[in-house]
Amino acid sequence: MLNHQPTLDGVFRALADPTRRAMVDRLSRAPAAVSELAAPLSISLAAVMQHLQVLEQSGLVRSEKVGRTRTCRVDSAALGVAEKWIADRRALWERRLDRLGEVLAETASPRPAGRKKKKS
Amino acid sequence: MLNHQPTLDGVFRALADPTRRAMVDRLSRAPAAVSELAAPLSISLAAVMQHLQVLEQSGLVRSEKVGRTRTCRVDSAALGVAEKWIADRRALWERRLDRLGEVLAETASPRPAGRKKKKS
DNA sequence: CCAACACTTAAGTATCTACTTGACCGTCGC
DNA sequence: GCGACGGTCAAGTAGATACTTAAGTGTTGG
Repeated sequence: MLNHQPTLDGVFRALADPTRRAMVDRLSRAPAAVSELAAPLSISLAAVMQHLQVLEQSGLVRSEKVGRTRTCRVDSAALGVAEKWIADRRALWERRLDRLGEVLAETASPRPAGRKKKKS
Repeated sequence: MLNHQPTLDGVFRALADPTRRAMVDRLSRAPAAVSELAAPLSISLAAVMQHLQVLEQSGLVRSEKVGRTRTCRVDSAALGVAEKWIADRRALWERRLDRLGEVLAETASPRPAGRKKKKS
């Protein structure tokens, strides 16, 4: 269970479940004990623990036990890993659309049309 | 198969698989046919089709068939939905840390200790 | 001390997932 | 026309997932 470095596989899989997203949402507002996390969810405490384990292994959540209560908090670094992957692919795609736009604007100019929207 | 409005569940689940991420990555560089998508992957074409279906239902990818080839492209809107959810939770968490920082800075002042790193 | 509390572990189960193979269908090029 | 191409459909399977219940373990308050 010392497997806390975030991987894309782990983070996305963890976020794919609505219960786990609810838990992350709750924890992104403030740290909470396991039973606090479980309170609004209509599943057994054991099930919440299993979700928590998934979240911890993905690196999205860290927790520590003091006395008999375990306090959980989000680790935003893992969120960042997922966010970055998405942003990168999106940038790639949109950059490509831009280039495509340029090419279209050029190939349209053999006969320079009147309505050309050029910025530079 | 007309179920193309992106949901968090669908998008995150789709991105949780490395094969599907590879497909999205490939498509974020340029549109491609199904067999082009399949070429670098060591799985059957039928399996690629099944992944493609998941990607389409999640809204991450659109495709259209012309003649006998189906051309696939990314729809960045779905990526945006996932990106936004993550960014929102992260903002929530970091905003909270800021507030916490302020409070700590304040409650630390009753007895101004020697080694205090104060900026303002 | 002891009962309530806050988990923790183990085992079992129904459903889902990521594949496979093999048959099939429409389209393109010669 | 007909064979190869590009894709589609259907069925089956091994392993993962999201739970459940039931029986623990260690902690705390009275």
